Amino acid sequence: MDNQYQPAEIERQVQENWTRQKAFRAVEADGRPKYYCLSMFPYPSGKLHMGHVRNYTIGDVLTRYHRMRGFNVMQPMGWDAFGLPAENAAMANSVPPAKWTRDNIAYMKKQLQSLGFAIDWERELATCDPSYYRWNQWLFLRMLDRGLVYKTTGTVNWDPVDQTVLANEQVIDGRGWRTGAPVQKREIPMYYMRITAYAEELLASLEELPGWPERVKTMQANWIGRSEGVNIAFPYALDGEQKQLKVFTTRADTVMGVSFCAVAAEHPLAAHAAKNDPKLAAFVDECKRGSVMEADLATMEKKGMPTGLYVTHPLTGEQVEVWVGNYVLMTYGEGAVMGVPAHDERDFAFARKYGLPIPQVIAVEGMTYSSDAWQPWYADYGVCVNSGPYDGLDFQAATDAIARDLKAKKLGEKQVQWRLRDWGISRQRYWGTPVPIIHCEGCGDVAVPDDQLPVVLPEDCVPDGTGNPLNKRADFLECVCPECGGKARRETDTMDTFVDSSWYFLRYACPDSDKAMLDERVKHWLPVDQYIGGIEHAILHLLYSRFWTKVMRDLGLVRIGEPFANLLTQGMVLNEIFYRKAATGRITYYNPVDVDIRTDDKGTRIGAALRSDGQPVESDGIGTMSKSKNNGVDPQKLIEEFGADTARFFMMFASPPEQTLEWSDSGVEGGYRYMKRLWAFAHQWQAAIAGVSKRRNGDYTGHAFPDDLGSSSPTVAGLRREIHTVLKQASFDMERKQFNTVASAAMKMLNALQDGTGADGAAKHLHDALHEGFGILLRVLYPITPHVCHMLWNELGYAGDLLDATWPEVDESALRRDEIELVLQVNGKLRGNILVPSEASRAVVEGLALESEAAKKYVAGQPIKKVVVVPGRLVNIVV
RNA sequence: GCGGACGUGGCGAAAUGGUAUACGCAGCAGACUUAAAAUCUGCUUCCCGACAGGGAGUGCGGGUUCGAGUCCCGCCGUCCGCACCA
Repeated sequence: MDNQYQPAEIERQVQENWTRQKAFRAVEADGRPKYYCLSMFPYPSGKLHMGHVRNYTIGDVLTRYHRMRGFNVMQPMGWDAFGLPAENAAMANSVPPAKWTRDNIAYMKKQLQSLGFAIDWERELATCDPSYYRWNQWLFLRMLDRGLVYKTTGTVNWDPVDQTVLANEQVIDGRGWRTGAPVQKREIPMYYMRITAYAEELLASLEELPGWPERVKTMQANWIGRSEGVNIAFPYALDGEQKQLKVFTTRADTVMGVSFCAVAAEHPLAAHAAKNDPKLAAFVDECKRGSVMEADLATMEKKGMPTGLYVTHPLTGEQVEVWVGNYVLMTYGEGAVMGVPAHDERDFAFARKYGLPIPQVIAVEGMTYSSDAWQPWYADYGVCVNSGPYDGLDFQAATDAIARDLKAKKLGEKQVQWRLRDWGISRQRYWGTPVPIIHCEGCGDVAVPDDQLPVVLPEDCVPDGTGNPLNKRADFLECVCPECGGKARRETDTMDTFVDSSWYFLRYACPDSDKAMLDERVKHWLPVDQYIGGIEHAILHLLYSRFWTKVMRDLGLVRIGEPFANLLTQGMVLNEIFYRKAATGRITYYNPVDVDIRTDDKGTRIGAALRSDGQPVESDGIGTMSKSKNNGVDPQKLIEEFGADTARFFMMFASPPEQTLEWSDSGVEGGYRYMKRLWAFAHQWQAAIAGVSKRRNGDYTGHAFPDDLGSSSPTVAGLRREIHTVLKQASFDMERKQFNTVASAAMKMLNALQDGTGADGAAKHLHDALHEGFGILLRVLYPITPHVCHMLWNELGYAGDLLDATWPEVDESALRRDEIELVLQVNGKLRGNILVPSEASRAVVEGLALESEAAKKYVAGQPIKKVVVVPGRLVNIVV
């Protein structure tokens, strides 16, 4: 091999070797424990971005490391291939989404392969293949049978010019992204999955996931949003009929302080009252039209109007006026609230504004109430006052008593309320899984029989932005009703792409199963032992996947209730943002590769300028790589210039996996320098290192260094001590997935080996120590930069294939030394070092410490209160 | 507003309650070179000091401990998530 480091050539050869021997094929029948390592599959957008490189490198390091630890590892890969961008690309280039998607898959697969990931490509799947999505349809129908799928109306964004439904991201400032027309809301029939039926379990079983980050679990728990309270009915008569206004409250103890009720603009009562009141109708209309951005809602002024309707307080019998409030959400609870102004900040503001009474019903000891201004304690738990029979009761006792009394009157009871809503899966789009339903005039909505699955999506459509092209396809639309045999029309809605990604990790176990959704092999591989992906999927994707797994368990398809045992959420890849603001106010962003940084002679930054014209540019700080900020770096260029190993090394070295990673060109070059240094060292000492294994007919990889060589010279002993000390740290860091310090460890090892040869190149047994140390280095580095390690392992004559090597063992005897240096502290302050025999007892160490010069100087005759000895570390003299 | 994470050199970062700043980047000096690049060697937290040496130091204030970047309490700041949830 060349003495020059040639990554392109090395990586090509090594990858060919792996492909030839099918090195990463995962087979079930195997005595080893299994390890299923999964990275979130990519959307085939065209080419890989840095986030992918980081994600898949983390997965690959874990994959290769666990193989070294004796696991039977499966690392699959596939494509989240349905979705809107393909339709947009189709419109722009007049190419069918299917072709665009498959071309992208082919290109991105090549990119992934060039990075040398240990993927079992035989398990590859794409969600746009009928062999995959037929099982979306099949499970949809099973859920329909069990009432877990149902049909009802839902609200969508409607573009009146293009006559099409828009996804949320296609609505910009309330207007259609293509037409600029104000978006309308439309109620259309949609299919929903009853995820709320699993709310309780989805929340409770979060506790079975110790391998998940706390914050992801918190986000999921907040999203599910369980609250305990009481449902209260306020009776009223309308058009001679007895009715009830139902509200939900978590503060039933304040019910005696109700001075009004408020309903959402969409509430039936509001609509009814508005019929005879044009001003109210206008207000209701205004509320409905108002911004749908929830962040805006929170800061919006609280407004309301009375409906003129009154309801009866369920306990006092008093008449309570009903208002329409712009802050009441139709989508939570019953769309109505009771107003207790004295003990709810929002209700307080509302009551003050409209002159409603604000009676105190909760007292907190030592606090004085006044209805003039809100005080935070008003919302605290306390003791009931002015509450008739409930006076003196605390929160729990009052809630219990009130719930009991309401229940006796059949006007309320305790209830658990969820924030989670059912999952609407219908999309009025072309490029997705067809919903397997047939509409028949006589029989209504009819399920497609199993033997007619899959309902195949025609792949030659080119959307033009004006509605779903399936509506123009007679060959798709026209069909026969499975029940009556008459003419019928096929459903053209497709499924949310989150459906596709809710079970792909199960299908990897048996991607070729054509008789059933899953087969026996699922039992072997699942659950996923390690899942890796972006934090942006912390809620929806992970929640839907957990939901589907539980549904499939209840259908007898899998045994597990939770799909992902351990979750690693990788940090984002950031880069600096540079821009110029023109006099017109227009901002232009410049890619960091085109910008030069100017520094003073201490290296402190003083400015930045565009290379092409030398004029200054402003920095907008560090942000996620994005097209809009023009701060992305193309991984392809990185691989071509430095090779996959350097790309992988930098990604692992620059920061720990869960933290953000800042791009740095010079950091990449540092990684490349290390690769070159490694290569050069191996070739400089090749004869020595390889010679050892020839001479001794074996090597020391996986074995302790021969006893007679251990302490042959200070150089050798020192080198071995350093290698094994660093190895110990690297093993610890690998287990806790802190890969940046594993990369550091590899660098330290090379530094130690170089120092060893420099200090005493002729030391006895130095070659043995180099052979051992370099073998350890190659195995520590192998999960991160497998190509160069594989090549050097073979060239230097180490035994076997590095693919089958085990993680190196620490030789504790190499760490041993006769004398150790302890830190000497006086009153916790560092005052020097002392040398003590490594086997010295506590008393001996104490004695040596007290006799030392430093101790005498700083103790200076003061009485000694205590001496703390931490074996192997320090002595602290307290005076 | 609620919840979470974080705050360490010029920069990315390390430190399993025990020598803070490992490893790398940038910078400075030197070697090699006609020269540059590449490569190699050394230095590089701050302050005082010519040196020897001394002092300060992990956002700020307090606490626990023989000992705190690390644990606890209170502030300040940054980032992220959720957000009129009754």
